[in-house]
Amino acid sequence: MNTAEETSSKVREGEYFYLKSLNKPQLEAVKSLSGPLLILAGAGTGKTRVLITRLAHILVTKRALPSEVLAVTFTNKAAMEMKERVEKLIRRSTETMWIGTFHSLCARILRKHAEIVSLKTNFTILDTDDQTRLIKQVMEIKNIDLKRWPPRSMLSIIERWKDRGLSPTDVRDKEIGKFASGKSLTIYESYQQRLITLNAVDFGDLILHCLNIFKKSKDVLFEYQRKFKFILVDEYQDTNIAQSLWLKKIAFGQNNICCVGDDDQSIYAWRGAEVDNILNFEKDFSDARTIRLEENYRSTSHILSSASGLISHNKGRLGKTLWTSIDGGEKINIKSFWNGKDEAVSISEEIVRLQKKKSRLSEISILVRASFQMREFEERFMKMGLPYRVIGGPRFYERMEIRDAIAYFRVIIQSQDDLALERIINVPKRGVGKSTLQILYKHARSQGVCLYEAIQQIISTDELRPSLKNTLEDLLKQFERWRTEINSMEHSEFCAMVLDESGYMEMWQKDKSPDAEGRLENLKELVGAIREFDSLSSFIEHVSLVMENTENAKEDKINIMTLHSAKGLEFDTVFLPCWEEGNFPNQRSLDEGGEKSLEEERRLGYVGITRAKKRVYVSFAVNRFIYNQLVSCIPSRFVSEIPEEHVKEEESLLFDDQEGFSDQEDSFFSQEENFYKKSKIAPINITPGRKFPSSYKHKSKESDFVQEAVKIGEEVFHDKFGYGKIKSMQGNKLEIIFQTGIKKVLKSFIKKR
DNA sequence: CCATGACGCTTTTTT
DNA sequence: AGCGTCATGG
Repeated sequence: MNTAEETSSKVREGEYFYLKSLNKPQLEAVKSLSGPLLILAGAGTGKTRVLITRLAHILVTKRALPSEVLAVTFTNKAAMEMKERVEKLIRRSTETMWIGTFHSLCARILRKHAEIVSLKTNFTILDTDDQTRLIKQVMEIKNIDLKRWPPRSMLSIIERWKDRGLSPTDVRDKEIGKFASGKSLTIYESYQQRLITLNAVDFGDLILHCLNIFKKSKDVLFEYQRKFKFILVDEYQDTNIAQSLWLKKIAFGQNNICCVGDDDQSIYAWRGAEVDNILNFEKDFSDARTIRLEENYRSTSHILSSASGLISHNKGRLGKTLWTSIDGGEKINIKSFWNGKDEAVSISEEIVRLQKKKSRLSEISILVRASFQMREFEERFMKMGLPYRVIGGPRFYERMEIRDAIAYFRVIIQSQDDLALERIINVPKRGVGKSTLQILYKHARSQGVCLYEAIQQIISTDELRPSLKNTLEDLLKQFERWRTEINSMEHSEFCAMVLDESGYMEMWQKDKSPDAEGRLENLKELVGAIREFDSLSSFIEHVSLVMENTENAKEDKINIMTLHSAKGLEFDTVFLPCWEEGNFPNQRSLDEGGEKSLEEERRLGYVGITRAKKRVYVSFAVNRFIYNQLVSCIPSRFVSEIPEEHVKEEESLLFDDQEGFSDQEDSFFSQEENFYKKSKIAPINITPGRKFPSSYKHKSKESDFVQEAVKIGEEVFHDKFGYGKIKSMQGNKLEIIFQTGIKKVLKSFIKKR
């Protein structure tokens, strides 16, 4: 191919074909190549395009070699997309470029300089499951009541520390907190020690160790500072403190860093992302410039204005004014339902209608707050035979059989991996149960060796009963033999052999449970996947770092996913169901983080709306099954935050269905009261004069509706039924004689004459 | 060591 | 409801 000559000829002619279709700020963002640059890019303003074009421009104009560019993304998907699009644009392989996620790039650096932080280059990257088991072990040793102090919580405390770049020695006393009676820091210390003994790291360590390498060895740091002439960072609003420190260190000197982000789309604060990174960019990097991309090419003006109206309720924004030249279109459809089932039915019917109008299903998406909410839609679509796909469901590599199989490989590659050995030591059953394991671990701890070595030592004694001793001896011999064979054959064949010889395959073949067959299938698929890699260890690295869902997005199916996983995607039609207080905004989120979390929930709503190109449907139900209990709900405050002029409101169900309503009304109101009592947030203000849904749902003190006593026989007014006379009352429930007949109504829906 | 039933918890998620 | 963990008893 003549790609190189072709590109350089373009350069000589000064054509830069790829710059032609950019708008003014985009062009500026691509061409401002010296000094720190923050690109504030609103939803749908072409930020990925700018990033890719910028990268291409740097290379084409020969400002840097491919190996001198560092491009950091947040997800593997984004990294792959960037590689593909850059390759397509400049027709050159991206192989020598450092394009990847924070974690994969750090892993690359860490493998090279592992010894600086007391690791060996073949260290294992633990998954969540391993992490939990490890922290549990540590806590058990320290006699912590695991019921009172859940290991998962401890893990998240550690993760938050790591997110901030804090090693155990950096944690200040006042940060320790009440967890595990103040033992959280010692647990953290022991956990880190155990990781080193296991020659293992967790995800947070990838960044943290890398920071420590830079701290300990200036030479290594200089090497990378010199190497990377240009740094590009995507989704900067999602970076945590450790990651921004990492960037700052590498960028120091050359100072050519360009970060792209949108503070309004920061939705990962709950796992340590720091919105302040983007807010403080100009302070963190001297002489920084900021360019705003504000022309939206994705959505109609109704959609964009709705989203802007919603997000304008947040404080502390950098502020952007998005605009679009795509005029008109449909208003946002807002609809209420009696229950979740009605909602799913109606949405599925609407989808069929759209389908008849030649809409592609793959251009339709249902975005929910929490994944359990997907089920209602899945069931409905299944019933109707509508094809759908769930994005971000359970992952292939998280299945038990796959993890077990990989655990075998991990022990072969790295015998210090106690967690992997522990996982499979009795799978298939070998009669090595909990008590045996305890003996082994006790020995390991007293000798300061890993589990594998402990077994080696213990089987040379008579501590164990003969049958056990023999099984363990056989197992170790097997592992030793596998290690000698690993390089003598094709690696996927080797893996198949291990699974076979270990008896793992046989275990599932003999299993009569209905899912055994599927598991065998998965194992076959695993071997097939391994074949695609150069080596077993590169496969395992892939599994630990990439873990991607191989979805073929090409099939014409409805997309169902959470709001979180929708970021970065776009669809013609977006359904946003389940907009009820407690669910969205999520109550737990609110309880934990108060006002800040409320704003993050609102950003989530903003992300949801801005995914749509043509149509948005927001809906909520009055009743919903939660843990199999029917609960009355009130609509999300976000519903009334969408500006009225961009909304098409469908008639409320509440007014049409008084009969069904009366059964629920007691719980309906106590629910609302409880909600505001529990929530740290005061009831929100309503827009006066707005009939639906705010006027009767989100009553506040300013409301002109009746708050206090009314008498039997008194004449009152109801929005829908007009004037009537109170016949009887029972708590909040009133029976009122209207001209159209006797209705049961909630007191709060009534105005005094 | 393993099977069984009681108990209890249940957001978002990528790496 | 549904799953996972834990304690109990065989």
